Amino acid sequence: MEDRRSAKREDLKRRLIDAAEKLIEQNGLRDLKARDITSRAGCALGALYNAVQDLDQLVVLVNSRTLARLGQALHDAVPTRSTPEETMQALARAYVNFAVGNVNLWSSIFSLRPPKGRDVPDWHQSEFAILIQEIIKPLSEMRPDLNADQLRIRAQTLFASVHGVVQMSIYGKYVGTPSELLEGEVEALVEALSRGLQPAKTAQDQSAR
Amino acid sequence: MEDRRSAKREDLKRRLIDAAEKLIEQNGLRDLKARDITSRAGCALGALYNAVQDLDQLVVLVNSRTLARLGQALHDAVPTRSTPEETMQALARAYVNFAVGNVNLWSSIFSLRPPKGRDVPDWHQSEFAILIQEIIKPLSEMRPDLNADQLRIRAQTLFASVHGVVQMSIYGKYVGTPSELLEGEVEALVEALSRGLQPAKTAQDQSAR
DNA sequence: AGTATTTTTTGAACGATGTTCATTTTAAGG
DNA sequence: CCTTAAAATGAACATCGTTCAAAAAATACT
Repeated sequence: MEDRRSAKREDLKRRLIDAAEKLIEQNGLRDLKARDITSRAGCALGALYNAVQDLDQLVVLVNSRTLARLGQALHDAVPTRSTPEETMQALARAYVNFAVGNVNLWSSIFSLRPPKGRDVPDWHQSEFAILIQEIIKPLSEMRPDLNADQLRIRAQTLFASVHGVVQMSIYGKYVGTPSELLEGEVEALVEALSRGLQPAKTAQDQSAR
Repeated sequence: MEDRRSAKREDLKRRLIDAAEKLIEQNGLRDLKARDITSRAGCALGALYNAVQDLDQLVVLVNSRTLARLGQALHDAVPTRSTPEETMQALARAYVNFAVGNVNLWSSIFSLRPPKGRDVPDWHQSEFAILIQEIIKPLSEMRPDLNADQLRIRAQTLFASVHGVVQMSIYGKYVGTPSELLEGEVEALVEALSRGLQPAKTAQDQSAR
């Protein structure tokens, strides 16, 4: 009868994550309030701080969920048999679709600024590897000259470039691609990258020496 | 003797912007407090709300300054005579250097999330055009087939991709390029983009139809 | 079953923060 | 010098995240 307590404890935690997730999805991370969460989860204000360390950690738990969903979407997008370029294009398309379809939750993943002293927990940081996991295989086919470390770094760079275009487009009409052109611009970006990434005989890759 | 008042008024406003700029530079946007600003500017708390509408607008004024400095740095980075690729590389290098050398102020430019109803003023939004201004000329030499609108859009995409890599690298060890490799990765990215961007006879650009 | 002990839940209270506003102080005009 | 308008002030307010002593609930023990 001891697990009765821990069951209730985990149930409350789940309800809090559910509530926070729903509220972020609806109103964005910026307007997330502790009182709204506990109200929706059906518990007292203080209960939040029994279940989790603080609001930031609760957001981390929500982001962890979103990251898992995003990872699944990327994994599912990989075609069974196709050229590296086609795989890259499919991954980029899936990323754009997920971001557009989950703006607030997706944005929350990258909006977490831990206060001064503290830091995002290691277990969560390592979850971000899922974002580049699927890129490595097609990239290694395009660049058989790179070793594992170089491939990981280059994959991070490729992801970040696509991510930057999506982010600029979605939030901020600043210098962002108009949303109706986003898909096409990302496609053009990935195509240019794919073409330019192929090792040429005349120009060797300078950064991968 | 009427301009005596408006002179004092503008002097206070300048002191407030100076103070906010310094504080953002030192501690980042997240830890910017109204009381710290007025204390440093040498005025009462309420004076801030006489000089500017609210804290957000003060941050906009700081960001406007930073954007101007960044624009100047980009402008100065353009070589007098060189290939389009070299110009692109020079611009990307300048962007990386500015971001690394002004992390908090640079980050503040892109961290402004206006609360629910309100929006970033138009005059400030248009200032962001300075980020892609210098890219258009070299890009037009690489892609003479694109018209003005297409060039602007494509330049935005190119900027956003480099920006994404820099952002991921600087803040968040998530999936970011290690800082010591940042310059090299951006160089590789721009090189790949430059090579891939050149119109080929076999594959026409699909998004610029 | 009844009692003691431990754990959980609660919500009032606290400190920090952005913003407002009645009051005071300063400057301009006649 | 006096009147009047503008600006500066900082106490007060509302809204946050977070804490904590007290109450309630669950578990363990005899």
